Amino acid sequence: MNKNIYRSVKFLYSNFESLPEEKKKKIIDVCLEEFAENGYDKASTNSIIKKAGISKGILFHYFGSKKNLFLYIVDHVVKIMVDTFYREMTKEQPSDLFDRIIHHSLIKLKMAYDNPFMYKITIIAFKETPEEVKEEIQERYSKLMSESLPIALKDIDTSKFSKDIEPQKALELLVLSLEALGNKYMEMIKHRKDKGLTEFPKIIEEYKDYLNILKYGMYDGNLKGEE
Amino acid sequence: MNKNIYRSVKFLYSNFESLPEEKKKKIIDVCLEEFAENGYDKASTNSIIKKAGISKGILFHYFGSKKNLFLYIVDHVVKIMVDTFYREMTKEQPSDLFDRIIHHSLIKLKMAYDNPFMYKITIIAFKETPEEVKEEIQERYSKLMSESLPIALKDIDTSKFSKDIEPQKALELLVLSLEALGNKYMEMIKHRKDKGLTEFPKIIEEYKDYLNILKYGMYDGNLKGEE
Amino acid sequence: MNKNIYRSVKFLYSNFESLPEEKKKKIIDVCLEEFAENGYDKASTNSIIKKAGISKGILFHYFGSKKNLFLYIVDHVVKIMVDTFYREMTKEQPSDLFDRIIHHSLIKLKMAYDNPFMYKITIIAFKETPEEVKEEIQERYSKLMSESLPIALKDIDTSKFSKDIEPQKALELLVLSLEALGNKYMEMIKHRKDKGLTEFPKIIEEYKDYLNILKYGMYDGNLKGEE
Amino acid sequence: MNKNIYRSVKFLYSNFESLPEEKKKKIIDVCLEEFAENGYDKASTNSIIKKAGISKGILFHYFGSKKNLFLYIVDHVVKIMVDTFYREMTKEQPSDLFDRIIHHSLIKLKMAYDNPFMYKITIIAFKETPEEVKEEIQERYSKLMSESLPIALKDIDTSKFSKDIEPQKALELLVLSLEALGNKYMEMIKHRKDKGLTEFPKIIEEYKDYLNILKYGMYDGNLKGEE
DNA sequence: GATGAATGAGGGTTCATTCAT
DNA sequence: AATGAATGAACCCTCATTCAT
Repeated sequence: MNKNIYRSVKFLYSNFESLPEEKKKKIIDVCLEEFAENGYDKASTNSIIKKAGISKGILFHYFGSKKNLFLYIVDHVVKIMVDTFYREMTKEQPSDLFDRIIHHSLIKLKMAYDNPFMYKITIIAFKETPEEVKEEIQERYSKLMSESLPIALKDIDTSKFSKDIEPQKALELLVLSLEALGNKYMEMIKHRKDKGLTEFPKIIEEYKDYLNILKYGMYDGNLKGEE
Repeated sequence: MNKNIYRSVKFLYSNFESLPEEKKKKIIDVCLEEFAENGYDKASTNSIIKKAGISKGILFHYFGSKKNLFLYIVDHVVKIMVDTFYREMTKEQPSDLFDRIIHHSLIKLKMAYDNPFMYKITIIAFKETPEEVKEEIQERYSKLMSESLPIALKDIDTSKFSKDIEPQKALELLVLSLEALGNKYMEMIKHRKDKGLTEFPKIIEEYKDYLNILKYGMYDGNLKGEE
Repeated sequence: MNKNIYRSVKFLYSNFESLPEEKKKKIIDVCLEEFAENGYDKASTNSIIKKAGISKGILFHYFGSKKNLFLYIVDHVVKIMVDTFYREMTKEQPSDLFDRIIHHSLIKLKMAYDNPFMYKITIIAFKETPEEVKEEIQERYSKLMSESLPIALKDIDTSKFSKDIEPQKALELLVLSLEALGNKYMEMIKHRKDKGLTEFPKIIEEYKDYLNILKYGMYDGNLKGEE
Repeated sequence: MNKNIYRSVKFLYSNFESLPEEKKKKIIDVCLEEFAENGYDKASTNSIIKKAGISKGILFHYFGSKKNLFLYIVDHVVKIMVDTFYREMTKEQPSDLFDRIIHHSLIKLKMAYDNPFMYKITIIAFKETPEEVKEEIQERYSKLMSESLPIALKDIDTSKFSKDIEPQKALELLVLSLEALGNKYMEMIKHRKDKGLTEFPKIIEEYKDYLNILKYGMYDGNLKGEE
């Protein structure tokens, strides 16, 4: 307790941060796997130290507690994913609403495809938040979470929405559907059920088919029946 | 291990099944609550026996293991929810595709609203499946899960779908979106965030708004702009 | 946490209390020794279960926590010592102040001599109270502790004190000195340094010599120089 | 182990002793506080190095082990307290027995009042001796402890003791009582229970009242009733 | 059938001490 | 001399499961 308070004043995780990159990576990778596959509660620090080839003591020397370890991993994952997302997003920013949203979704899907453990950890941290870390997660990420939608959809031109549709509700529905679609693909990727679809280009292709259905209905970017 | 194999040959759960209805109900209700509120791993058999007022030994005499207890509860929930679903569904079966889907969705939403513990347990069992029971859940329910969509949407008249849309994909997307929408409402109900929406009629009203947006786009049941 | 709260509502320690006397005695004796020799913090539950020949689980099934185990042991010790004290005290209650105090002191000394572990545990619990149990000890025993002196010295005839002496201060000094004297003997008994004095009668004899010195000075029960 | 043996042949603590005075003082002060407030077992080397601003390695380079560190601190405390005691004692050495004893006691009380950490450490080392250092403490200090009484009371004129009293026993009792009284005051100072008594002069005043009661009884320095 | 005492591997965490740098 | 990363045994405690009664 006291130690944790003290550490957080100084610089939490500084012991770990100053490690050689290779060693840090090994430990982080092991933790990613352990938390992603078992969730927070069932993840075992014993399992982590064995897989990482380090001692019990040093793990707690680095992170102080299992909770802090998890929060560090979450921070790490969020940082990478947010960085990647913005880097990819700024490469090309379609002006049309639907194209932009499609672009966002594909970036997210690609990141999840490339880093399934990281993706799973965001799910664990933000959708299935363990009671023990709920408070800290909310403290750190409430801003990020509440901002993510507005940022992505800020300054959107809603004039092209079909008349008779409330743009705000349509957007909500759209985001919700995209998320559900994304989750479906993640499940497929994870379980490799549909062997023919595990190659990313094919996934994207199908994904776009679905997006077009939504686009078609809500949106007058293209007149109905003309596409 | 051996005992479980033996039991499954004989008739698993027969000890429990032959209990007086009232006692069974008490135990099942307690388990519903315990698993729904804590998930599989953190659910405690100790907590269950205390709340149910039974002994440690008898619980394991009835169910053999925590895993079997959970599977029994899942079976129980699925049975009730499927029964209810079909009973409600056959009461009134709109001929129009969208009306029928709306009808289905509302039945599901109503069931979730009326039995939040049961709903949560289906989520735990099928969406957040604990590693320990994954195999058994898949064995039992893969058929049900793969069948549920075709069954519900069997013999659908797809002629009214907008041309240029693959009906199968549109249906999949529709189901996915409805599910996501349903989850959103369940979360709201659970957290009572939006105080004004916890009355079921209001939920339905808003839900229908979203459905209409989807309907509007995909579907020529009503001509665009005419509704 | 929850469990402890629950247990305390039901009947804390009931699991243990209903054990056969012989088994209870074995466990209590082991705990007495462990806590007396190591104090609260360094006492090891591992050591206790090994010496008592029981499992980790059952110890915590009985007592819930190390803290509760310690408090149980303290309660046990206090109960026995208070019972013994009052039983011995009521056998014979000298009317003269000094004789009564001497009588009290000898009873205490005898109890400590007969039950050195119990004596040590009262020291640990009340004089060297470990931080972790301080609150509970004070809750339970503040009444006992604040009453013990007044009870013993209640209704004392202070008329025989030498004039020029404040009776209250003299009594305080007397009690303080007797306690210090008692501690000295306890140390001797514990270390068996003075081999010739470990037999109780000899201890009593010497003890009385000291008491007489105090009596002589403060007290006109016997006129100075007359005894 | 080997290193300790080697070091003790060479000169234990020589690394530390050759440090600049200021640095030594800082470390010693931190240790005094840590051991005084937490006792031997709960004192933390981690806490010490942080408060002293030194590294883990260097602490063990200086002292070899926590045990040796404690023994060094005890040596340091004893040296200072004995020096101070003799310096104060030789300033003024009342010829009358009681006055001399009172003088001694007041010096002790003053030292404890001025250096509460040092006082607490003597208590920890000599009254609550931790098992781990018991042997060493006894080796080093048995001589000091057994000598302290005879030295202090050497060549005392016992002629003034009341007849009928064994002078040696009276002296022992006196010393014991004074110590108990001293402890009582130390507790009061520590807890500031009696707000009005925390100023040293008031403490002394009351302390003398008690001494007079003892003096009155044992001693014919003043005839009974004449004072 | 019914009880609950008993098990023990595993959980997260601490800490004096060592040693490569 | 000086650092602090690293060790690992020991700490208290939990829990699904078993079994004698």
